[in-house]
Amino acid sequence: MGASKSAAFTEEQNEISILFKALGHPARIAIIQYILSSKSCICGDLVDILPLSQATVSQHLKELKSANIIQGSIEGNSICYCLNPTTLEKFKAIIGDFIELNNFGKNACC
Amino acid sequence: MGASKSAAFTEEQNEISILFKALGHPARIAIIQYILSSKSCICGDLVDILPLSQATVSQHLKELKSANIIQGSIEGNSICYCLNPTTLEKFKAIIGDFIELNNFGKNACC
DNA sequence: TTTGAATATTGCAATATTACGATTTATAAA
DNA sequence: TTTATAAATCGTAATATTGCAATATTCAAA
Repeated sequence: MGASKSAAFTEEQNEISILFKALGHPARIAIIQYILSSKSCICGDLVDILPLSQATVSQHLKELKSANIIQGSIEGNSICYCLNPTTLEKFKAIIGDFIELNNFGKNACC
Repeated sequence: MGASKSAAFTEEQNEISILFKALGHPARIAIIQYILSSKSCICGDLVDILPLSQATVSQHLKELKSANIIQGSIEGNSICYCLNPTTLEKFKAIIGDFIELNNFGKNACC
């Protein structure tokens, strides 16, 4: 008891929630915002920017990577991170299903 | 140690992550999907549909409510839930900032 | 090869989440 | 008022997350 009963939900429900969960921390939002604002890969200036230790930043990057939201490649002495376009397309499609297609607002009745 | 350092991040970063975090569980995705599919309010058939106990479902509803993603009103003997259009507009705007405006894909360089 | 810089991993403590049975609260109907 | 039904809350146990110091790894350059 205590563990999430993921086996009891659909594959889609699990996939979606994994994406959202990975974005469910302010540090990880800050990382994504920084990647977006830099318009290119970032090479670990993150530790200087975030109010967290190097170990903790690395852990957050790992979580974003394991959700396939970012990807990294070795760039000389450091590592270059950027967004994973495939995952972002999927994310966009999910949001579409959630919000656009289901004309929300008509659901608001209470 | 262990607590999320939310005070160290911007208001926006915290707000966004709270929304994502609330959606970061398959049961809560299932709830949102069900509300969307019913095209109207739902009156707690959720316990029959989800593979979780009544207490657990109620807890997930509470989390969605405290993130202002859903709202509930008393409807006779039961409670009627629907999406909160204000929060969904905000969510849509966030996604816009994240994905549309920042023409992702051009960021993919590694 | 050794040294230095950048990241990752390990180990641990604090806190948060998940789940459920039992109980409580609130309303509808008898 | 009593009874039944729906939903929330409480208490508790299991598990997951967060954060960091210390250590390990990895690669470039000396």
